[in-house]
Order: sequence, then structure tokens, then C-alpha cells
Amino acid sequence: MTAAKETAGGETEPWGEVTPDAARRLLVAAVEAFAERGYHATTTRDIASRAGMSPAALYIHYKTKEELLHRISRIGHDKALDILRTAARREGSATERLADAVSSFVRWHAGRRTTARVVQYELDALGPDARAEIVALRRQVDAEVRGIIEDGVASGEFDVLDVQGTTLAVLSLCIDVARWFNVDGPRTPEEVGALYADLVLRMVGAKQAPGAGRE
Amino acid sequence: MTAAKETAGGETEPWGEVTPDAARRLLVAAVEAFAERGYHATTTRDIASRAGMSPAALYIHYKTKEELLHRISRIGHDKALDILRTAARREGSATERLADAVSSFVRWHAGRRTTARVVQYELDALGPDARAEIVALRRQVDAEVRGIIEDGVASGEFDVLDVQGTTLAVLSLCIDVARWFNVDGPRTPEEVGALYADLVLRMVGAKQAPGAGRE
DNA sequence: GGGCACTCTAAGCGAGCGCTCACCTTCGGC
DNA sequence: GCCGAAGGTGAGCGCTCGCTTAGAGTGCCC
Repeated sequence: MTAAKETAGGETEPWGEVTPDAARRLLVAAVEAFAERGYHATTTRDIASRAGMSPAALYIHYKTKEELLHRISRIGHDKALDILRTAARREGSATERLADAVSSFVRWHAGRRTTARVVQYELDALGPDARAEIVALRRQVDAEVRGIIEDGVASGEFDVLDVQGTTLAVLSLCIDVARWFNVDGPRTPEEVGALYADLVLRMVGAKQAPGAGRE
Repeated sequence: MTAAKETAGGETEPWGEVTPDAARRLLVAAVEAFAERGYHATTTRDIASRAGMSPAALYIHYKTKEELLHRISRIGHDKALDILRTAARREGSATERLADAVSSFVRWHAGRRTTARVVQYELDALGPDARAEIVALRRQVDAEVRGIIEDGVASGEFDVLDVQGTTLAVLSLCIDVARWFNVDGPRTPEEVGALYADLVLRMVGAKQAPGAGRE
């Protein structure tokens, strides 16, 4: 009642699982700051002031600046993995599932670009233990995409020489969207998602798009 | 005579254009440090000690730490642009030129990964003026690739719906190699270059590889 | 063989960093 | 109406940062 939900729109509330309200405000401020300037160029004073608090308040909710990055990275990777799993395990042909996976994964990287940027590009700033945890999640991400491609090869839908290499390329293409996507640019996340789904289906030699094809 | 050339092998001497010997050693040290830990996490003391000098020696050859990054970024972008121009302006079909451009561009990003990483991922650490200069070079990079794709569409070799979007995706795919490529990994830069050339030809709907095709 | 330009070092300055500590609120339970 | 837990602040500690300064070593020109 003191403060209403502040996020604008769309899908599930982004950082709803971060429970004390002040902790969530700090975390959102950290995501913005890390995305804009990078982890190492961001100061704890900057994060706190974006959240409307004093520098000391940060340490009531987080032990260190690195713990903030760790929490952000963990939640972000969970979300990314969830998106891919949902697409990979739905009903439909491998072609449909791959197109769905790529377009939704790309939509997330473009639409939630600030989060995705931190999640994908600040991995090296984590300490060894936290890094290992995140790397394990990334391997699961890789496995989901590889699984769809393997299904398509097995069913004869796809024509792929190097499954692991192609998986890597597909993921790389999607992830890099967080680097170049510009909110003020000419493309919407949906448009980029549709374009990329088409490009990826071409990469795997699919017989072409499920519905979105040219005439 | 006191100290021989130290680089191992291949192509043109990488930082040969940096003239006082000490300035080159500092610049090479900075490339390594920036690539490993990022610009903001690298200290001037770290750079100087990698070059075997005292911290103050850096400021004899460079005004600031940022000037070092600027010089690295400038030389690196010149090199990247040179690679693409060479491929784009050789003789041959659009298919051959695109395959050549992608495979050589990818070979550079994988083989000179440390340099490429700094060049592609530390742009935001530059000040407005230096950034503007580099962004102009990037537009030329984009224009070279777009030119080849437009040629292929005009000649009927390629089937592309969104030329600018596809150009962006091709470049994005190549650039991201600098993020994930691992020197100790299972693939050589040449293998990745060949794989990526094949994938890109598929993306543009080329009638398939010029020589490297399956049977 | 003295002067000078060039290169480099030892020492350290002011600033800003991540983080801590002593203390002050607010508020539900009894 | 008092109490303790939870959440917050202002001040500041110890440290390291980018960068500067005074001066030493070296080689080349005349």
C-alpha cells in the first residue's frame, strides 16, 4: 500500500522473486548500472543512489557488490533457461520448436536488453565458485538447443554437418543481440525474433518456415 | 640486435606500426590485460609491470590509459576493415566473396582473440570523440558486408528478404566469436572460419559452397 | 667532453573506491 | 507504553586508483 508495483508492462513480473522491497529496488538499480557502464565501472554509491538510498543501505541486503551480480546472473540465467525449455518441450516438429526457441530467446535478449547484457557479458567479473555455478547453467542452455537440432536431424527435417558447432553458432547469434540491440532503433524485439528464427532455420537447412514462409 | 622480434608466426607483424619499441611493448601488454580482465578492471600498474616497466613509464608514451585503448581500438578496426575490404573487392562471385569475407573475418576473431575482444567489447569505455571515430569505422565494416550481400541479391545468387537485418546478423555472428572462442578448445580458427562461411551462405540462401560443398 | 634530448624510475598526491560502525528511527507484540 | 528486531543513515577507515614530479642514467652531436 505504501508503494505500488512500478514496472510498466508485459509477461511475468521481472524481479518478483526478490523479496524485501528495498532489496529488489537495489537489484534493479544494479542491473541498470551494470548494463550501462559495466560491473567494474559501477560504484556501490551509484547503485545505492539510483535506488534512493545511502551507500551503507546496500550492505544490509547484500554482503558484497559481487553478491548483487551473482544474484542477477543466477536469476537471469534461470529465466533464459526457462524460456528455452518451454520452447524445446512443447509439442510440434523440430522446425517449429527451433523457430519458437530462437524467436522467444531473441525477444528476451532484445526486450530485456539491460538484464541480458549483464547476464551474458559480466560473467568474468564473478569469482570462481559463482562462475562455476553459472557455467553449469549455460551448459544446460546449450543442451536444450542441441537437443532440438538433434531431433531435427534424426527426423530428417534438418541438414546439419556439425551439430555442436551449429548449436554454438545459433546461441552465439541470439546472445549477441544483447550487445547491439538498440531500444530506439528501427526494429522491435518481435521483428528481430522473427528475422532470426528464419535465419536459423536456414542455417540448419530446414525445409522452411512453419507458416511464416514466403509464398 | 639487443632484442629480436618476438612474435611467433603468421601474416603481417601485428603491432609493427607502433614505433618506439617501448610504446609497442606497453600496447601489447595493455591488449593482453584488457582482454583478460576488461578495461576498467585493468590498472596502469598492471600494464606497466607486464611490459617490464615502472608505472610512470606508461605516461611517457601515452597521455592517459584511455589513449592506449583508443590506439588499440583504432588499429584493430583498421585491420578488421582491411580484411573485409580485401575479401569484398577480390574477383569472383558474390558467393565466393562472402565465403571469403566470413572465413577470414572469423579467423581473425578467433586467432587474434585477445585483440578482437578488446576491439569489439570495450567500445563503451572510450570517450565521446574517440567513440565517434570508431563508430564511423564500424559503419564502413557494415557497408562492406552489405555490399557483398546486395551484389548477390542483384545477381540472383542470394535469396534475402531483409538485407540490412541479415548483414547485421552475419557481422554479429562473426564478432561474437571473440567472446566464446577458446584457444585450448577443440576447434582451430580455420575450422570455425570454414563452418561459419557455410552457415552464412545458408543464411543468405546461396546455392551452396564454392568448392567446400558436400557431394 | 660538455650539453642536451630522450627514456625511465622512486616517491607520492589527491581522489574515489568497497565496505564498516555507531547510532537513529519505525513498528508490531504484549 | 515499553522493548527488541529490522531497516536505515552519516561519517569515515584503509586502500588502491590514475597520474605527476624531481631527478638519474644513457647516448649522440659538435
